[in-house]
Amino acid sequence: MSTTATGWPRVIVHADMDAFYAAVEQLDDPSLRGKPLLIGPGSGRGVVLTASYEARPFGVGSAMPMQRARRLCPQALIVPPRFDRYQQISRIIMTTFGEFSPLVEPLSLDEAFLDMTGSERLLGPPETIGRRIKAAVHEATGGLTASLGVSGTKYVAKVASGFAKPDGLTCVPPDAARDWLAPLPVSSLWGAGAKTTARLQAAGYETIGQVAAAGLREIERTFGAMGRRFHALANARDERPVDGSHDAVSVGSERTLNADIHARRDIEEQLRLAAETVAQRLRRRSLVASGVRIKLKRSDFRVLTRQATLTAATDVAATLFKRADALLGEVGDRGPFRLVGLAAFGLERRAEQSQLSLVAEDSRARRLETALDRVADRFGRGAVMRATELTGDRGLGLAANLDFLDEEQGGG
DNA sequence: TCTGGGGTCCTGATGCTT
DNA sequence: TCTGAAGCATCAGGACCC
Repeated sequence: MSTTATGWPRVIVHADMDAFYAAVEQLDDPSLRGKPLLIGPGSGRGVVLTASYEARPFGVGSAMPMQRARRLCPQALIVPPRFDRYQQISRIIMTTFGEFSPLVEPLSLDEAFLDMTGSERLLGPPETIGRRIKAAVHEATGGLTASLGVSGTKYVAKVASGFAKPDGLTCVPPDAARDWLAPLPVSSLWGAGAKTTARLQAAGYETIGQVAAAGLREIERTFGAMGRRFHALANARDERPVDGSHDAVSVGSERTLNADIHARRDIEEQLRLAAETVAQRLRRRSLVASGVRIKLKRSDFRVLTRQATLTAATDVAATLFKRADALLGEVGDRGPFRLVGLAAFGLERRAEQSQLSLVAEDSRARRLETALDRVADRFGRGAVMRATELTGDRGLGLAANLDFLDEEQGGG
């Protein structure tokens, strides 16, 4: 599709890396190149995170249960994910995007929006800008490819980036966007997943063009605020700016267990592990949380959540766990559960002043967690549970845990 | 067939305050 | 003092995205 440099109110780029995790593995290990690859857990209950393009003709795709994927493509090599490495490459990619625009909004490790409005004079027409970004990413990463969509709104740019994968570039001039969207299925609407797509189809909408042509009142009556949004998107109206300053709303950690659990002690242990992970992530990002939410998924896949606010914002695992454990006590359901998770919400930056005053407290908290880790390494998680039961308060917890450690070492 | 983990956003219910 | 409405905050659950 041809484009012109003039007449675009905004130039929005959506960049999406192709089969990102699989591509990184193939980049790092040349023996994997050209082979069907599944990124995901090699054992246990899990799904495919990414399938390489060589595996996709076998009908394998993201989010498919690994067991099924292995049946469909038995020759595929299964590689466990290395998130640290993906994050490393992601930083290189985002830095490369940042060289093109100060307005970069990452959506995940492997995709982002760029607002390129006003850069045509320097970089050329939108299509040329797209080609330049693709080439820069390819060079910076040592060979990874990205697919790009370029248009006047986030939504159309996003749909366009998925239009010619892999290694694609699709430019949709804003004045052609409505017609370009029209033949696409309603499942391409942002926010329409399986359930909503089925509802839209049941209401007689098969294509985006049909949604665009529908009366706003009519679609709003059936689908509420969501209908209003669909109507705007279908008509290529999307005023959302590229927001490079977006802060996280919550930080969580959850784990699907290899076998279901129902003993309170086992659930507590999972909550404690999750609390430690979440607290670490909060501290790394200089955040504190004023609320805790627990999530339990029953073996029948019913999800239970409970949340509570904290008396003071924190980044300390023991405090998160304590509140989470109280919430667990409020859940009448005893499982069995296949997943246990914990999330912290109500996030805010740790203020500079309180950061200073928290140094001592933080160091104590870290020593407590180090002590807990030492106890766990030496005596197992059961000992950690017992050690914590000895204490209710974090300060006491440190002393009690260290005493406990000394006592055990002295006695054993 | 057998369903992840990280998130965000929306909706309806409920409870509190004015 | 009681009651109902309105506004708001919080909570639980659901749907969605990558």
